[in-house]
Amino acid sequence: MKLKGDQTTARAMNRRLILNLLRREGPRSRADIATVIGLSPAAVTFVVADLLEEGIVVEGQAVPGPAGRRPIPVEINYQHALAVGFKLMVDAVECVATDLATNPVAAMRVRLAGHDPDYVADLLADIVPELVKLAGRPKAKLAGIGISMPGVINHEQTACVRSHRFQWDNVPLASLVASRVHVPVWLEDDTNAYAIAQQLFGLGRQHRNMAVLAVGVGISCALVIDGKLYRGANGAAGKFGHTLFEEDGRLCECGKRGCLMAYHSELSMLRRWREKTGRGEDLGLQELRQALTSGDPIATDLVGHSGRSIGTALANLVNITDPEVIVAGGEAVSLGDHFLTPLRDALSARTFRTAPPLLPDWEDNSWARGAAALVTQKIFDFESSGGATDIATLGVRGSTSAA
Amino acid sequence: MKLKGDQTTARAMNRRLILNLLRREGPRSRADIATVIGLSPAAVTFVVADLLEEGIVVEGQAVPGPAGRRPIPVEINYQHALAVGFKLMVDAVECVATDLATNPVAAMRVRLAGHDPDYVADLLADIVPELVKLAGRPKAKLAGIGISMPGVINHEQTACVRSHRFQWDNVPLASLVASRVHVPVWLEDDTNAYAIAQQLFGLGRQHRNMAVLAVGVGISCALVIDGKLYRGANGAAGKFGHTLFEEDGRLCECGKRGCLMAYHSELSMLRRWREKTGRGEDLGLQELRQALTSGDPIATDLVGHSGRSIGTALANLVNITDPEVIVAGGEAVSLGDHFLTPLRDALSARTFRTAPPLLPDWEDNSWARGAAALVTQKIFDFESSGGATDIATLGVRGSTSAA
DNA sequence: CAATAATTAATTTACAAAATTAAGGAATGC
DNA sequence: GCATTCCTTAATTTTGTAAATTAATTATTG
Repeated sequence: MKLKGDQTTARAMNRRLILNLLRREGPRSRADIATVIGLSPAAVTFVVADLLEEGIVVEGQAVPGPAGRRPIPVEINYQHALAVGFKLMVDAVECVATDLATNPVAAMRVRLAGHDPDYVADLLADIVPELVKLAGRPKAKLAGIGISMPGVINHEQTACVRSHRFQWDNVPLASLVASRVHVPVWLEDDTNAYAIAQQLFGLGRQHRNMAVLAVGVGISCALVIDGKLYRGANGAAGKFGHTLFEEDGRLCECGKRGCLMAYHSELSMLRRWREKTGRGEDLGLQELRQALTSGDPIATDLVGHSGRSIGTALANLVNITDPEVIVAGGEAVSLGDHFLTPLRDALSARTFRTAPPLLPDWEDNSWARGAAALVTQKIFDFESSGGATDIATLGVRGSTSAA
Repeated sequence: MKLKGDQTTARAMNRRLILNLLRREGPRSRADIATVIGLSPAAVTFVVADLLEEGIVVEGQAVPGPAGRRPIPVEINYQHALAVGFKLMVDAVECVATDLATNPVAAMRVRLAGHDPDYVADLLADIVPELVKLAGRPKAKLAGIGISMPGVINHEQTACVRSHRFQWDNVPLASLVASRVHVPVWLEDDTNAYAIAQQLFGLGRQHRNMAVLAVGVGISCALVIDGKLYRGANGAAGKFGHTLFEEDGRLCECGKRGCLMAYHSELSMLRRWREKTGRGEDLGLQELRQALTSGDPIATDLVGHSGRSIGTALANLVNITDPEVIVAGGEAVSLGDHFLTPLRDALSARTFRTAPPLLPDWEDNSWARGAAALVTQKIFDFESSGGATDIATLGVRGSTSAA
């Protein structure tokens, strides 16, 4: 929806500008903020006073300068509230409680015994108080819950329109959970959520245009354009893994044939490795990594081939979308240069102009943080309309209507 | 740049909302405008009063209703000013003067004898008064000049960063022309300009997310996201024609090998047709169309193959960007269903979800209109910062700084 | 068929929100 | 003390909203 312009919107815009400046660049004095944003000092004082009262920012210690009154650094109080994030996988759920900078303060992993929506909602709702207790921050309130899963999510970020891996059609999971735990709940595709986290507090922190490549169970991408996640007209953007790799090839989970992810996802690499070596279930990612470090030619060749194939397909994406940087995540990144070097080579050989830098994300809790980022994101982007209740707790004021 | 929020911005936002409503939906009464946008009637009165005074909108004839005071329709006065558009091709320039709805009121075509920047700038500058005279609207002022060309254009829309077809590197063509004719001048990639025109007054008028496919001398695409042209981090988005089609294949104008456009652009189709038939220069687009209508199997097969190939590549684009609609333009569209049906078939066979509708644009002056749309666009999008002088003539007020 | 009521459109007026400008208080080094 | 820089306060301006008012037109009625 297009925003109309009134005083409230103006205030919300400035509020967002200030919060994002502090997020990107760390503590800043009011005077600094005023000059960087181009706002009058008085206006900054007013907005900062609001933020201070709400507890979203705090004043730091004034540091000595050359002369004159010392500037008081203002910084975001990331401890002000907690966010809960759930990353749904086919047979397990990664659960975290984080501060507002998506730093985990509590984590657990539970088995997912089935995919019945009500069962899942019950399970998640039960975990929330446990996580909050585990976090041990009795003063911090719960800002909301973010859930990430593989699939197409509706524009309101409340329901899963379609997920092949969960066999879901139009499951309003966020609403189901929100009716059990009475805080805002948002749902998002896992790669999208990951991209949001990377843009807010990860490798894309300084960039307003970025692409995210995720190679794990599947292959997927996400686009951040002008600092905002691009979801496509139907929330179905980023289905990069379903790029055609081989005409009439192997059957993919999506029902089509020859998709890239049917050949070169981490899962597919392992499958092909097992086929080639003739060995069975005992070969996992761990073993593949070992084989690579010990110079096993079959493994090296196979992983290199996948890197090149993904890099080639990625070049097309780069030619079309021209991102500033590419952040790479997912299990396959742990295969290191055996995977990334062929990927980068294929990429730069095929891009129309110089290929953007590809930044691998080595952290292994990034994905759960992504789910929590769905909550913290709402603080920094006033345009996102609420999928759930009680937006005021997030410090988002006016100009949007909560459902 | 990110906009700060003050009263001026608020007014500019509402102004844009009203103008875009009138553009999309035609004449509307003030009362209608207020309810649709959610603004108070008073606010609408104020903004409309401004617009009336500037001459950008005019009041129409009140039409009888069921009861009560008759609403006065307010509509955009597209005759208020003229826009000049130049479409630069390798050996010719398509020139138009249009009203503010990009409807041509004068047109000509001149030969381009060379690619020296100053020669081109002189040539264009000389044509401007001729076109304006030819338009025969002594009262309408010249709002600006738009120039479209194949290549990568800088963010300010003033200079060509790189064009293979023109052999240009960092040529500030817009500035060169602006220093000769003292009106605002904007430069843009030809497919991007075409996309802007289609979104404002063409087939994409009702859509905020669309993709444009252009198949002519080259193959290219453009993306409109949230009502705004997406240019990429370096203005190099949309290089769809340089998607890999055949590993180590035919040399492309970009210096790489095997690009899609080296095989399936209109130009390449003609080349392949000549090769297959063994006939020479006398075979043009006209002849190919005739061969198709007369059922020539070689031509049908060749064009169908190109359609399928482009459709397959386009499916990847759709899977990644999920547009609402696809508008297809360029010379190849004139090949009709022989080209479009295989394209659509390949597209829907390979898209992850249902393929978006593909709307062919049959008009042959759309491209020149695209250049002129670079000017009219500034009226409807206040965020675009000016590349040149005298933005006030366009009715764009405040909140942006003209260079 | 004129007079009046009802209805809808547009404008005016009073008020509120928020940014700016300008002036002044606060803190600090010299 | 004094210059300097940071922050705040007060007055002013812009602009939107709400509510009352004026305007224009149709419907109703004696």
